[in-house]
Amino acid sequence: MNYSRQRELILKVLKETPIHPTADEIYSALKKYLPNISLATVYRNLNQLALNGEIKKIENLETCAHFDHNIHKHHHFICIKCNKIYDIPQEVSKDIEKKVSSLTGLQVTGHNISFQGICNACQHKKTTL
Amino acid sequence: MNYSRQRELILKVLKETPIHPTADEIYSALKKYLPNISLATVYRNLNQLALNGEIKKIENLETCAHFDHNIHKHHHFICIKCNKIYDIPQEVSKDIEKKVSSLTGLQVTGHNISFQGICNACQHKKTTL
DNA sequence: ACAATAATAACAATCATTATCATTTTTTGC
DNA sequence: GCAAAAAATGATAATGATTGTTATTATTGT
Repeated sequence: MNYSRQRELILKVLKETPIHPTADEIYSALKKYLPNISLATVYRNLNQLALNGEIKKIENLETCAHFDHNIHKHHHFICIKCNKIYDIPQEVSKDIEKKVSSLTGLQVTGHNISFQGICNACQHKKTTL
Repeated sequence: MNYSRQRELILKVLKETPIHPTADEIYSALKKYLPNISLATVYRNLNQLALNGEIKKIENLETCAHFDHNIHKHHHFICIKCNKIYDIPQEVSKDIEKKVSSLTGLQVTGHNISFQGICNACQHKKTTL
């Protein structure tokens, strides 16, 4: 990665804000200093910085919503090989909301966990297709 | 909610599949029975059914990616009032991956938790604006 | 059977994000 | 310091998931 003024400023803006801005928020903040910057440049650099491990991209693996006939609370596991979603009983995280509350003072009304990994089917698949 | 053939079939398809399909996957499956069904109808019904509590919509509260200069592992808390994102130390969920592994046999390589609730600032705000 | 109401299909519109590509900036070897 | 090579940029088109619009069709209570 070579130097670029826009990348330097993107990093600066991100490091100076306590919130976790979206690409668009960074873009807006940058316009003061670089009125001609393109939103695509912001996206490009954020993705590159994240790939490089210099920043972290917070997103969910699921690119679109999924629907579930199981309406009792539970968590999900997404297989990184086949992308299938499996149910995880929510008992694995009981008490976690209380833990967060007492640690932070935040009023926690819910949580959900997505686990990633390799499902049983994919574990047993031959690696060579 | 009145009866409709398409809604009935949407529910049927959803109840019969063990995976957690996307709207588009349900749409494709339905085309066999209702060749003229519209994708918008599938979306509309899934959302209504989810509002009614008959099914569950799995999605994340964050509609778009956020970027974080804090690259050590941690979880996030999103305030349902102001939408701000706060960091939660990941120690609150240590051992949870092992728990899931031994319970299910899945090979868990990671997890992330998003907590929802009301942040300290919003807790102290007057409810009447 | 019929008017009132709700749901539909088709398609335009939106939002976040990525791809394309000609132009500009940065690096590098001399 | 300077020209060629490599990388990054800005403008904009394209994409994918989802929602809005509207004229048409189905459902319901009477």
